Amino acid sequence: MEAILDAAVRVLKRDGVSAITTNRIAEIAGVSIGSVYQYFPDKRAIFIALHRRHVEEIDRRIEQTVIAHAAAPLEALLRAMVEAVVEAHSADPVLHELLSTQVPHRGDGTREFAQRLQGVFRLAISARTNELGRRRPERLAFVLAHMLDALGHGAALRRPPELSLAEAKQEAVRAMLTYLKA
Amino acid sequence: MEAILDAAVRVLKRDGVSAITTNRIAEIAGVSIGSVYQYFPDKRAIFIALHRRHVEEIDRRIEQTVIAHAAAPLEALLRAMVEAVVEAHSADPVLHELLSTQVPHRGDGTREFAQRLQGVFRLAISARTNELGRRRPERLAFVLAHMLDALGHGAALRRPPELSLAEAKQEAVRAMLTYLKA
Amino acid sequence: MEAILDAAVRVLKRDGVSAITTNRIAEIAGVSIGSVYQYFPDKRAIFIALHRRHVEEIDRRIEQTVIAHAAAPLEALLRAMVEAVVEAHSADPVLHELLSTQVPHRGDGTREFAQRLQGVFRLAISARTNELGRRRPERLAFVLAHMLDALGHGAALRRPPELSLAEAKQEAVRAMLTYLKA
Amino acid sequence: MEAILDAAVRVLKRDGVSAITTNRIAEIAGVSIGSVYQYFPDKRAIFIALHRRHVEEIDRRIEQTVIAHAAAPLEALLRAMVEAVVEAHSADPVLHELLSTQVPHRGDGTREFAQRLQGVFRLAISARTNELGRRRPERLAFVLAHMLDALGHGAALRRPPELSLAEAKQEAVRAMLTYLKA
DNA sequence: CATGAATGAGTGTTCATTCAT
DNA sequence: AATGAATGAACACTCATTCAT
Repeated sequence: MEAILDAAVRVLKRDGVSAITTNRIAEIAGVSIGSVYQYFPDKRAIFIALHRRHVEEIDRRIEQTVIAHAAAPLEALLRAMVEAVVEAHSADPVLHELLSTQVPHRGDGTREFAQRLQGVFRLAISARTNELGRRRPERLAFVLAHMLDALGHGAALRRPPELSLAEAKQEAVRAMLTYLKA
Repeated sequence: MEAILDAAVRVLKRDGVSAITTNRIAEIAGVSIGSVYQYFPDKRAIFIALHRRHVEEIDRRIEQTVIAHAAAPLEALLRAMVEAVVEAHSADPVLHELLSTQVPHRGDGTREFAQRLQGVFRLAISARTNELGRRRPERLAFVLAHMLDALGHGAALRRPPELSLAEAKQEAVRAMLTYLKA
Repeated sequence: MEAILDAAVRVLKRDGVSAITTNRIAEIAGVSIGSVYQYFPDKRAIFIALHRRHVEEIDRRIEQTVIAHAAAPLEALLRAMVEAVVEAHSADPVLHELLSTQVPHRGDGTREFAQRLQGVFRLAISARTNELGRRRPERLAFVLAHMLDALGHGAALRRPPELSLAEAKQEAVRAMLTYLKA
Repeated sequence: MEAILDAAVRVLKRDGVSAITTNRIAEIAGVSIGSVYQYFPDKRAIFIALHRRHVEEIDRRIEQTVIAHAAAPLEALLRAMVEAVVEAHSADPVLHELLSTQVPHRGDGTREFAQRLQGVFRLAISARTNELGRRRPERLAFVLAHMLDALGHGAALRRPPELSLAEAKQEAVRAMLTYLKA
């Protein structure tokens, strides 16, 4: 099963979306087409599994980061989360791009990253009521989640040439902190 | 040509991506399949044109907003831009979603929205040096562009149930202003 | 594979070249169109295989004739070869005509019949040096191959009404013998 | 009309048979597709005209040769006819090959060259009864026509490397004369 | 006469899926 | 469980032909 998904990724990266045929995936995976259908009911299921695997990998990193910084000051947490998001997008930017722009998704149960991040932030914020006061947490989470998603993604992949990666990350943290402290 | 693109949109919204066949587009557009191929070399070209049209429509709105507020105070400009982005995403959220998640793109010359926004912001910032000081404009533009993209998109489509649209927009403006004034 | 080629021939003879569509071939062959493409990469490949099969069949007859008359006097050999060529053209004149005038070929590795015959004759001549003398064998082969091809083909298909098949064959042999003995 | 046929030839030679579309012919000819249909009822008609033009050109040469040598000795006539056939095949061997192997024909009223040649030879033979005696002219014509066709064509295009063009032509004449004098 | 946009039947080909072995 | 030959619906695309201008 893992081999099949890996094969799908390999085909995707080597030859593009239009080359992903079930037969080709089977061939690259080194199994028969029949075996592919033993594990996946149809082609969509392969795409969904591909997305889910990718999403779970990223979510795991984020959760670990939050847990690791449960007791840390806010700035450290945010810095770590920016780091995590940038890494996630840097790790395999090509795959990430292809997966989100080329491979039909939605319809898998996966909400978008920014949406999932909001939940994470609500928990992190609730745990820091004394530091942040009793402002509406869903509002903070909404803004922070979107800032983190966009700035992390942007720092990794959409920086202007004059901006170094370190500067972009630093600026992302600064912007989020400024917002929180206002 | 416009009729063909409209037909493609109609098919896309009515029956989903997998229903967009060149023959079906022609049928809905009320032209023969031959005529479709007189104007578009192949199916991909239809998708690219669809994207380009959509992107140009959004860019036009943004530009008009910036021009209309060229002399206005920063807060008014930001408020108007948030409004424009939210509207763009609200106008036809289904089409927008489908276009960016279902229809294979890239390979048209279109950079992502956040990237195009950075350019717009650099101009707007350069024109307000006296108000903003001489801080590095590409850095400000980088952050603002990503905030606007993410928060605008989020306000329209990813709000938590406790947050009204007006509140989300207001908060987006506030966050951007806070960042700028820090 | 053989069934597919047979079907192609059947379609060709029944309905003419323009009726040979891959789907029709599959239908007549009693296999699915998918199976046709499992064995032939594209339509041209079917034509090429058709030609090759036809050519090989004829070449086999010629070779057998030569072998069978390896020790026979020249006249007997020539008589047998005329017979073989006439038969080849008479056996299925329609198919032969269609194959060479209607079905695009060349590009398969097949040289023309007259060219292949030259090789055969060179061998047959080399084996009869004592009977024929040491005249340049490639010159004899050149003339004989072309005479055999043309007169055999002509006897089968282009006889004037006053000339019986037997007479035409007899005259062909006579002409070739006369040339050889001059 | 001539321009259209020329364009067809140009397309044929440049891009092969499968590239000959009526629209392309019109484009290369510099006329509109409508005009093509003003002069030719359909595509087949273009092919037929192409063949007819080619055939008439060759037939004209043969006739001129026969007329020019009406009073000449047999050997001179045969030598001149071999020359004419070789020239016809050498002039534009590519076009000739394509026309006879790639472009569907038959169904135009044109009989094959060897068949048309038989008629020519019958006349030439009848005019030389005193030289040739009263042998059955259709039999002589049958053999000579096929020899001329095959050896002329072969001398131009299917010579073995050891045989020069001059030798091949000389041998063709010799073979025909030998046959006639036997 | 000329034009060329429009037509649409028909073609080659693909590829997700099945199922007997 | 694994195989892979076979399937055939469905698709993108072509191109001979028409006809209003």
